[in-house]
Amino acid sequence: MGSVREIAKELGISPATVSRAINNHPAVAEKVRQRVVKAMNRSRYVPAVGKRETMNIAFAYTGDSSLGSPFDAALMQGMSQRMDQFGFDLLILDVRRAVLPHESFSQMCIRKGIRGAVLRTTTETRHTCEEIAEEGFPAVVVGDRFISDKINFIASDSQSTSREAVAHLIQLGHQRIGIAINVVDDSDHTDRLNGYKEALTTAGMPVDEKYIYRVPAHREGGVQWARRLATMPDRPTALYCTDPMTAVGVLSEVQQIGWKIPDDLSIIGFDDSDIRFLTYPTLTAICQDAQEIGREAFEALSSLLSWPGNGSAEPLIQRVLPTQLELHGTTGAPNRGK
Amino acid sequence: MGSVREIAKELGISPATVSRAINNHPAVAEKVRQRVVKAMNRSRYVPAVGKRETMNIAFAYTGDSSLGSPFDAALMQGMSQRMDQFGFDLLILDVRRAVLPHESFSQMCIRKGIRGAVLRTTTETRHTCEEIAEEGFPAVVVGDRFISDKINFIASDSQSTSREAVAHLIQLGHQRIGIAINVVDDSDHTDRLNGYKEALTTAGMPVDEKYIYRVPAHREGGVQWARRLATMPDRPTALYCTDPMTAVGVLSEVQQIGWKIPDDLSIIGFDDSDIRFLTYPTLTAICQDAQEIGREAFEALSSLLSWPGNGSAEPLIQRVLPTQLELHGTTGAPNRGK
DNA sequence: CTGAAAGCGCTTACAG
DNA sequence: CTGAAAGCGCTTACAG
Repeated sequence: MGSVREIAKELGISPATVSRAINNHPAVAEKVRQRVVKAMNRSRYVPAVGKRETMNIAFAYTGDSSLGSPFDAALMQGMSQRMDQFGFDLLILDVRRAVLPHESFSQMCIRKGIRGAVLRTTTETRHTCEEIAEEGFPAVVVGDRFISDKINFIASDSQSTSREAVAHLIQLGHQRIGIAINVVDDSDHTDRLNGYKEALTTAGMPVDEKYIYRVPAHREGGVQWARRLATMPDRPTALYCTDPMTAVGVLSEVQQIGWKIPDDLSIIGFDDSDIRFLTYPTLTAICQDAQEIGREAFEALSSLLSWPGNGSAEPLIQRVLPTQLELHGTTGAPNRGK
Repeated sequence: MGSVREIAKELGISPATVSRAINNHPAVAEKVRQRVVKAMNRSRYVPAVGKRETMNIAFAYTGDSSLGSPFDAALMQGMSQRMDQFGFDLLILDVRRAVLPHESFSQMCIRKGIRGAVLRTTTETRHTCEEIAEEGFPAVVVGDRFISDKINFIASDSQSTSREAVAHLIQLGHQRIGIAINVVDDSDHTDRLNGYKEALTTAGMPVDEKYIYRVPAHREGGVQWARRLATMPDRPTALYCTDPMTAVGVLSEVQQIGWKIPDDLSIIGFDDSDIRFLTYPTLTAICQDAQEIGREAFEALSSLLSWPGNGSAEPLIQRVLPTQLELHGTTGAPNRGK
């Protein structure tokens, strides 16, 4: 990797001129500037010191990455809309890989020129967020909630809407209502299960464990589960799938078997993006605005970063956004003829 | 923004100790290290000089960002798999916003600590890639092709598979086969149209402009177009939609109208990810492995970066990956009764 | 428009 | 484990 001195020697000019050319100082001959830039790229120049300008916000996975999921894609889209506005860049980071042995999260961020972080959690790595908050690095968790007066987060409330959704199924006349929740617990899935239970209890209906299904949160999980559903005695006439991919997997597979939707099974899904419109019938779903979470997270971070660093207490930002129940084509009255 | 000197004065210790604490030098008392890290975060410390370690690869949009699209999400997922392996981080970048007035692409990258770039193009910004290649900054274009001996790219060949797909429709007995291509031309969509024309010509069938439809490449575009389709005289019995979202929009909307698929219309779509499995019937589609493009792009970049910077000619990396026709439920023989 | 020299902020042997 | 001082690579008035 070349240095300013080496490039200068190679081109027979002074280090000062090389520096000026790289930094686009106006007082450099255009021809010289071009020669320097080419030499710089040829030698894979990386400035070893000097005021490098980094305005990076990390989008950091504290645990396993879910990059590429509809939720994460929408989050990033939302964030990038606001970043463009404020002049930050977005750096995708795997925290466990990025942090050196014995290094703390803040030290890693400073080393990489990161000014603030949007954190993604898993059940196993929630404690990482507490450590980061303890160190005082500007950070906002998205899609998870904490009982803490130090951790900033933007999440959405799916409990009340889950209750509303299941109440809607009850109102349609369903007596046997199932719920498919992820095999891994997190605060969101717990909320959704609680909403389901509340709706049943409010309606004076029993909460039967045999209608609570643990299904892996991906399409194939829904497909596999749908095959089992067909053989179940007293099978539910309506199902609340708390994950978008599970919902779509179930929907396509039961249609494959030959069931009419919603006559043979009502399905309420969950949607982070526009997946509910891709199916036929379009999917009745609880909708979470992941782009908005991303935008809010960035605005929270932005206000943290502009906070005067004079020791005055920082604001605590904890927002819980509403979700919406959207009625589409996969819900209806139960098929009495069955 | 604090400096090492300021933090030192605040804590009543020497700048040397502050520096050592921030850089995690072993010979610092744990208690001192913690106090320094907290003070560093409180004052929003950003090192103004010093060997900051950046190993950033930019995922750079030369034109309008399509971040969040299935193709881009899959690309990023593919890249991130390889990056983890090599220890790079991924920086999302909007080139037009990031480059300062009079600054070149390489200068911007050096300023931001970027070591290499994966470039996304639009029809209007193909020339940007030529300028970047001219400057010699390590870069690989994804999802677009160039006739050039300087530009590295990883793309996929959709022409021969498009021909195969349309030939399949002909073999099923379709006489009136339409194609929906994006309203904006790019090398991919041109390839797909050419494949369509080749298949017709090979079969001795005329290429009729009235069956070539310009449809915006999003779901709503497909929906709108499907509504018009219903009123067309001599409407096609089969349709090749060259964009995933268009295909899904058409499919769900014609089902809404009450058509049976594939009896009333055969549809071949295009897929970058797993969208073909989300519909019912599952979508017959030409499949492009966007994750693989991402992985290949990163490996190309990695080999460019490890090239000895001694002036020996760099390798030119131009890979065209194959696409596959996957037969699913949306294609069949035309409905003779119609 | 360019170079020689002073300066910048951080890092690092050296001494304790 | 810490500090005073020399050193690093880059940048920048200053002089031409």
